[in-house]
Amino acid sequence: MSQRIKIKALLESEQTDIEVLVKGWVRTFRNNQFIALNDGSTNSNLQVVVDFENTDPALLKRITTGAAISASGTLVASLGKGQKVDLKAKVIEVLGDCDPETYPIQPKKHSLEFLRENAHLRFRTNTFGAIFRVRNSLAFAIHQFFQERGFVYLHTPIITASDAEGAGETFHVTNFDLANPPKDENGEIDFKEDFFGRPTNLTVSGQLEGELGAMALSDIYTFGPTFRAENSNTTRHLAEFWMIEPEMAFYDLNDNMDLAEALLKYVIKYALEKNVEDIEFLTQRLLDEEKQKPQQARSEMTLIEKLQFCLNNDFERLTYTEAIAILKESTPNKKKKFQYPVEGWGTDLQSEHERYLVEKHFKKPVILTDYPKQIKAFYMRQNETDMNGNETVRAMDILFPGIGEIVGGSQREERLDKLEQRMDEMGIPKEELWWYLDTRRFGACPHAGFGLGFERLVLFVTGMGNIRDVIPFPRFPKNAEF
RNA sequence: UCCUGAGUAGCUCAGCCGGUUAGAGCAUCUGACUGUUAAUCAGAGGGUCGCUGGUUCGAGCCCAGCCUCAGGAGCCA
Repeated sequence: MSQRIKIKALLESEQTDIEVLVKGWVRTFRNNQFIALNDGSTNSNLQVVVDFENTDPALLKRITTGAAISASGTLVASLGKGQKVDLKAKVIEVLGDCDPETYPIQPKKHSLEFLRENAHLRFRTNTFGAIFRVRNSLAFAIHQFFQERGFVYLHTPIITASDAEGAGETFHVTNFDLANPPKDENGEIDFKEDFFGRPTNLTVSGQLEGELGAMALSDIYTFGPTFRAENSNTTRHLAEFWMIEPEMAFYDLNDNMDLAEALLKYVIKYALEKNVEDIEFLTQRLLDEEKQKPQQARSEMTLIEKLQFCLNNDFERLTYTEAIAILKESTPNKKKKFQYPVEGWGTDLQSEHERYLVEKHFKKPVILTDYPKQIKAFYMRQNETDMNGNETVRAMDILFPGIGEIVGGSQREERLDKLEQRMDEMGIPKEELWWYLDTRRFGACPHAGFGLGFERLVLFVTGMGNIRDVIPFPRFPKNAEF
């Protein structure tokens, strides 16, 4: 009985009349008698019943919302309706007091905005407990998926000298005294004097290094933080986010799409099975939230139904060119409802267009392929010019309802001459990427890969609306408090 | 970065056409009750009205600038 048992295990055991010891944090203390105790192992609380008539009133006063306590006693069938079992406490000890006057988390509904400002304490709410348990499961499932398939988990560098695809502002990494950096004869900052002897930044993607690994290990994946210094203020962007980037030798674009779709289904299924209670709770949370909205704005499916739908249906695959044709003929386009009317071939799709395709037209995840080459990165494999003279690349984006782009990938350009030509056209410095080009010089082969935004996945599976609520300590413009 | 909206008690909000002592619910505290489930009932405390400046006899309310937050857009994952 001296061994502490987690509440999840206790509630699952369905045993009664056993002596147990539990430890956790008080959610509410009702009637001077009933403690709702949570230890984070599950969404459910354990009801601890206090014999208040035989308990020191000074101790009762210290049982407040947020206090850490240990309780031991007998697990018995509950007399109440809300739960199957109670812990009839014999001994209660307050391990850490919690002053209710100053403790920010009150036993009442809080807005997500308020909890975001109290990110250090929001783990103690049902919603965030559920979110971070689901996040954990998804992370584990991703590793399991790749490990089962013989992929090598490759750690690509956090500090790099390149900014991968010229995509996005980078965070600079320097050891200089910013008030007084060394200057060269031209008055420019002299990075030769800096720690790495050159300008460096936090990585925006591990892809290029990932390709190097794939050119020997065959199948690799990365799973780590990436950084973008974009001044993005949206519900879908973070300055620091986690990305999964598999890279596979001898894969073409179809293999790539198959893998991405299998991965997404695998990890969603895993979370659905592993986090039943959490996802049920989040489903209910979403239903309650949507009750505030007008009928029209409510979703047709509940969260669980949405996730199951995603598992049971093939993602719709079509080319950019086909998508443009659908959009051109779409009702909103003809009625001029789009803010950006769809006219010609060659421009990038706006979020309203992606949303139309995913949420209105196909009503399921969509994989768009073969984008115009001028709107995509230099390393994507070039297609033959088609009969209309359109130049495309072997790119694919997976679009999810409510999220937009969750995966972006491509078959890579393995032909050195084509790659160099494209780099010249786009002004990518070949000298700096000599090591990348070496893979095309020595034993090049067809290969492909993609990037999956981890927080966007968590967003989808939890049904949350803001990406800042699915990462423990979000980094975004003007905020790095915790 | 752009557009729109917001910032008033610990939290969520109300506050009329600029007018005298700024309100409610929840939370908290005190008491009652004691098998409760967001417990209930009674009472109490709690405010630099985001910041700076301006207009006015008088500003929570009007004006300007700034800060922060939310939603949307762009960029993207």
